[in-house]
Amino acid sequence: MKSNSTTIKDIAYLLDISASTVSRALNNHHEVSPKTRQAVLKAAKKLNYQPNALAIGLVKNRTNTLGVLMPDITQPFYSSAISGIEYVAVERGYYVLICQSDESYQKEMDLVSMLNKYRIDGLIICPATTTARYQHLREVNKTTPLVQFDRVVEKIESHKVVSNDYQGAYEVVTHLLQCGYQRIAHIAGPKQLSISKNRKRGYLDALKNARRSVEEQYICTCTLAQDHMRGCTEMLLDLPYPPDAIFAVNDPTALEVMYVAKQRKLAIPEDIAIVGFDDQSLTSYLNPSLTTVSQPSFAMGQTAAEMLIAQIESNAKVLFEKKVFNTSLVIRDSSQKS
Amino acid sequence: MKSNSTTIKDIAYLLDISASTVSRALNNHHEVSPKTRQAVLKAAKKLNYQPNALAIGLVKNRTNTLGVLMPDITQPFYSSAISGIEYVAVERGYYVLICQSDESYQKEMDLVSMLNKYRIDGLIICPATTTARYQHLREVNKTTPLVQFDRVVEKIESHKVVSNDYQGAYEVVTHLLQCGYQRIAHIAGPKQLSISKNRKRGYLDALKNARRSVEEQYICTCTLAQDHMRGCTEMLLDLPYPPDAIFAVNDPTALEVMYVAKQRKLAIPEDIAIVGFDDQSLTSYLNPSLTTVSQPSFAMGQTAAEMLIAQIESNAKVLFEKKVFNTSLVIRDSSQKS
DNA sequence: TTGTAGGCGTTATCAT
DNA sequence: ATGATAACGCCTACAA
Repeated sequence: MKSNSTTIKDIAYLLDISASTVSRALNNHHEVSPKTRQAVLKAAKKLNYQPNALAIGLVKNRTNTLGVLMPDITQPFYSSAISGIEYVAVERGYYVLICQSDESYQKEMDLVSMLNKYRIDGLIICPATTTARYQHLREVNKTTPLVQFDRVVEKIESHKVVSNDYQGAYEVVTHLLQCGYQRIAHIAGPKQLSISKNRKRGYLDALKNARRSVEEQYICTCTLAQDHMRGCTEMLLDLPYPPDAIFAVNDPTALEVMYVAKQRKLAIPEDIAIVGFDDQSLTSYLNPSLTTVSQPSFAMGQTAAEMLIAQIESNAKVLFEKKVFNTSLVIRDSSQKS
Repeated sequence: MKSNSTTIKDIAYLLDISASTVSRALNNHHEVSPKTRQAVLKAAKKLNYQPNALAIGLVKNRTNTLGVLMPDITQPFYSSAISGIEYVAVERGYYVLICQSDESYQKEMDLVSMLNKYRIDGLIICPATTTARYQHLREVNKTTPLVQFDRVVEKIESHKVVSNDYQGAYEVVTHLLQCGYQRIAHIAGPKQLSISKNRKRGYLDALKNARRSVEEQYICTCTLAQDHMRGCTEMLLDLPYPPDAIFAVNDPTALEVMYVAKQRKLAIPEDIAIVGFDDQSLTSYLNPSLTTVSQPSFAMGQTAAEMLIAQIESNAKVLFEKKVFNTSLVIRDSSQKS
């Protein structure tokens, strides 16, 4: 079935020259006569020659391939980041293998292992929510250039690309306070995620700096499973003094908050303000449109790919960098008391 | 950097046996003593041995890898299909390489070529909107099992997985007629796409069978570029007798229709009904929520993967099948005159 | 049961 | 400028 692919040997045989010459001609080695080069290229086209990437990877110990492992490629933040990665990769002559962990620790480990078997030249990874142990990352990091993306493990030394979650959250809360909201709740993400920690810290500091008290009952930690998003929302709304604003750790959660609030016939933003984080594409179409925090996901992906390729192609010891991208608050109808 | 990976030779050396024995032990060949097998497995674990997929692929001429090429992985229909593909692939011991063409013909060809270089065992592809020539598919189809997904080229002989676009569209129009809409417009997709043709055919037949006249002015063909979606909508709404219902070829287009309609302060569904196709996840959150046609994308992905793997693993000549999945109309607020 | 040898397709190092 | 040879890591007849 797959046997009819032509190799450099076929070309060599056809032209009655050696395989090495064919190889050189194909790779633009300077030490080959223009005449034979022409002949080789012509024959290659005629025989529809396709180089075997496996063989090349084997001998060169380089595959020109980047692995990308994201929790969920359907989320616009990640898919947009992937586009950014691809953009740079293609430009620089690299292939991209995309995988998704579905937020599963086990799947994440399996995929890291499979990418490793394929001898990718580098890996960009955003760990799953359920990932709390990082041995697999440490292991990969020993042998393969690694860029941690969005959700990062500080202790693991590698390039890191994140957005300024702290600042973004801080601005959200400040905005809500300015709008006159009094009881601002926060649905936080899983504790082990860096983004959860930083967004929560921004929330707390904004309250403190405004000399507001922080009430534990208004903070709930969500697994980010859809059921639990709703559960958290209901818990908050069932409090004796329910919050009049909810800042959700991300847009999918904010959508669930909105869903529950609508079911309860709460007016948004009059009875309750809702704010998300990510700026997913459809959030502006919602009714009311969702206030959220926009992250430069495409640029973040580009930067991750650039850092990774730079590390791959560098012979010197690299100094690991952490690039922090600024976010911007997008104020829409879900948080504007009129 | 990547040189410290252990090979079967290292294991062989450590145990003072031959590499072939190590290979056999690792691959559960029956002709190897339990004792050596144990020793090999133990050494492999100790040395953190990872088989080199490139080398295996080279010698076996099989990579256990499926290529998946979709126009846009951010669209829920495709990402959900990909999940279905992955589900089956993992179960059957295959890897999945995901690529997106960004609806670009050139990128599609480049990616097909790169997947080919990697000697994937099979390919599931949904061509880009801009793809009007299919030589690259024919070429791949000669040497690699191929499944055409969603958008298919009938003339190319291979397995095909599609949904019943005709029926879906037919039901949409029938529903709109029952609701009393009189001037039902259709924003169709690019002419070369099978889904465009079939949905348009469903639209036309539903009108004809209801003895309604078909007016060309109510049909416009869209490139599916965002600008053009809006342009088409505006053209329709600017007609002397504008439509009172618009059936868009897919959900992203329906969203743009909704956007323009809202800008013009049209009441939905009173002034105008809007219906999409795909059932993207957020469409139920919109206001008004969007009537659309749901497709079993996950199951379609599963089926595509199953057909592909069956073909890969079959020695006999395969009889190509076309699996058509039924759709279901999801009636929401954007089409319900009260 | 185990070892030897050859080969998968390509590149790199020597010669020539 | 070109050719022969070895090597990349692994598998698989064949031989022992």
